[in-house]
Amino acid sequence: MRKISDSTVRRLSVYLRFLEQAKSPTISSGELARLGGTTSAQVRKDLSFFGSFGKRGLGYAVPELTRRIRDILGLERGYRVVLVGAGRMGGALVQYHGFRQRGFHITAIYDQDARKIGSRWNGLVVRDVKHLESDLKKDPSDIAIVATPAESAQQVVDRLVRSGVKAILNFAPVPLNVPPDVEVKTVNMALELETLSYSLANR
Amino acid sequence: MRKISDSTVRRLSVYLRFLEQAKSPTISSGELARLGGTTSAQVRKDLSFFGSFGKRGLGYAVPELTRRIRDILGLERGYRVVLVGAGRMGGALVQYHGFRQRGFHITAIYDQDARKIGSRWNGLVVRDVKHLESDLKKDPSDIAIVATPAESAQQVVDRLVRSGVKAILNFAPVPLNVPPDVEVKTVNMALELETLSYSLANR
DNA sequence: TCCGCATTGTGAACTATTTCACAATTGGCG
DNA sequence: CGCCAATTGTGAAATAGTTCACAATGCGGA
Ligand SMILES: NC(=O)c1ccc[n+]([C@@H]2O[C@H](COP(=O)([O-])OP(=O)(O)OC[C@H]3O[C@@H](n4cnc5c(N)ncnc54)[C@H](O)[C@@H]3O)[C@@H](O)[C@H]2O)c1
Ligand SMILES: NC(=O)c1ccc[n+]([C@@H]2O[C@H](COP(=O)([O-])OP(=O)(O)OC[C@H]3O[C@@H](n4cnc5c(N)ncnc54)[C@H](O)[C@@H]3O)[C@@H](O)[C@H]2O)c1
Repeated sequence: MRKISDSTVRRLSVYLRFLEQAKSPTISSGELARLGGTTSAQVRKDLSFFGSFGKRGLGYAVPELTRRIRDILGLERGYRVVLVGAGRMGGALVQYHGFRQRGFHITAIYDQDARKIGSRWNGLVVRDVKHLESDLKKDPSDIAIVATPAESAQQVVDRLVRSGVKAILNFAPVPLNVPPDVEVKTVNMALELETLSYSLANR
Repeated sequence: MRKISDSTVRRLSVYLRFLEQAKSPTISSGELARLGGTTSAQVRKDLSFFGSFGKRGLGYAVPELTRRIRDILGLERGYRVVLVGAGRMGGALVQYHGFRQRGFHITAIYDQDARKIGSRWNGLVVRDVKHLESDLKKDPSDIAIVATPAESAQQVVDRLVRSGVKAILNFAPVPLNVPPDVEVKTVNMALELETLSYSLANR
């Protein structure tokens, strides 16, 4: 498959959100663009990398385009997701319905702290992180969320990678080293605030 | 000032993190690149937009470069930050020390829910969001964090903008409309998971 | 059936970002 | 003091991403 830019994939995800909320049976690239904060040419170009899904003069059939984008993004299958780090961020994430709605199911939670192990979180019992490898051997997951302190993040990631996890959403504010067949996205909120600071400082 | 790309600003923020942890008195572009996951040419180009801070043959003096980048990013001043939405995400954010460490001080928390108003969070009393405008008139803030449900996010943002807030970190998974002099960064975690899904589906 | 309008799909042009490559320095050492 | 090794700063080249512009439809109505 031709190399698709990250920005295109992110926009597809944005379009998908609006398609799922659309009430009319068809939608034009212009309308999707307006909703998603881009241009109609961009919408059409993004889609054109994957095929031609529209009808000239009419636009796109909402149900079909929705299905196509879900398919492109690999959302038709569901994902089992394990969470490591049952702290404040982990707690917010576990209760967040937005993930489940989109097919990402948190199926296990791990922590190191004896006070947390055994407690019940949103129907799941927090397990000792020492069982991470053996649990993943029995019930593999493709995706893991890392919400441990920065100091332990790399070590946790190494264990996840050894256990066959192929994609990691990382909340610790450190870049992580992984082999090339593993994908990592780091959400770094302090960094986002710093870009806001930059824009305040330079106007 | 010449237009600087978002990716350059984000990398500066990453370099800054490593500079703050560096133990040697000087550092080369190659070393910063290795730590930050980029190339030495990229590091030098990023810095060159703002001046020339290094010594040929030697590298960069850590304390000076640290100061320069903090200055470029506008981090030398501190920021007052208001948080709207005292839910699970808001709770995690209020307790997060990473923001304060970098000069972002949450100074007020607002919610709509009578059960939350008046409760004490990390030393701050949650206030009724109806006081938002009057409070901001007395004590202006440049930055706000929005952690309300998606449905109320735009409405909250409109009120923040009218009260003079110039930068917003948004956790609701919706694009927000703001005037051109206001900067918004949206952190969309479900979207990050979807890009991971895409990479799993296409290998 | 045929016309006119709306809108797609897509090369080509343009703009932005990254990488290359090398002259210019700096400091250390013989 | 002069040479060597290291490393910066930066134009120029290469790559990547966005916007333009228009021919190619498809549909609804006369
Ligand atoms: N709280 C926030 O709003 C926020 C914001 C941005 C980033 N973060 C980042 O997210 C991460 C988690 O933050 P938090 O506020 O939830 O911290 P926290 O201290 O509340 O939670 C971290 C949890 O990880 C557990 N842990 C530590 N080492 C572990 C290991 N090796 N294996 C398994 N579990 C382990 C701890 O026992 C704790 O329960 C941190 O890296 C933080 O920098 C948090
Ligand atoms: N919890 C997570 O892990 C998570 C992850 C990703 C995104 N988000 C997003 O972050 C936002 C907050 O999520 P949450 O899980 O904390 O939700 P939550 O329901 O726990 O909290 C939302 C809070 O906002 C308050 N609120 C509602 N309308 C308001 C208004 N007009 N003014 C002031 N306060 C108002 C509610 O009373 C509630 O306390 C949502 O948009 C959600 O999609 C959350």
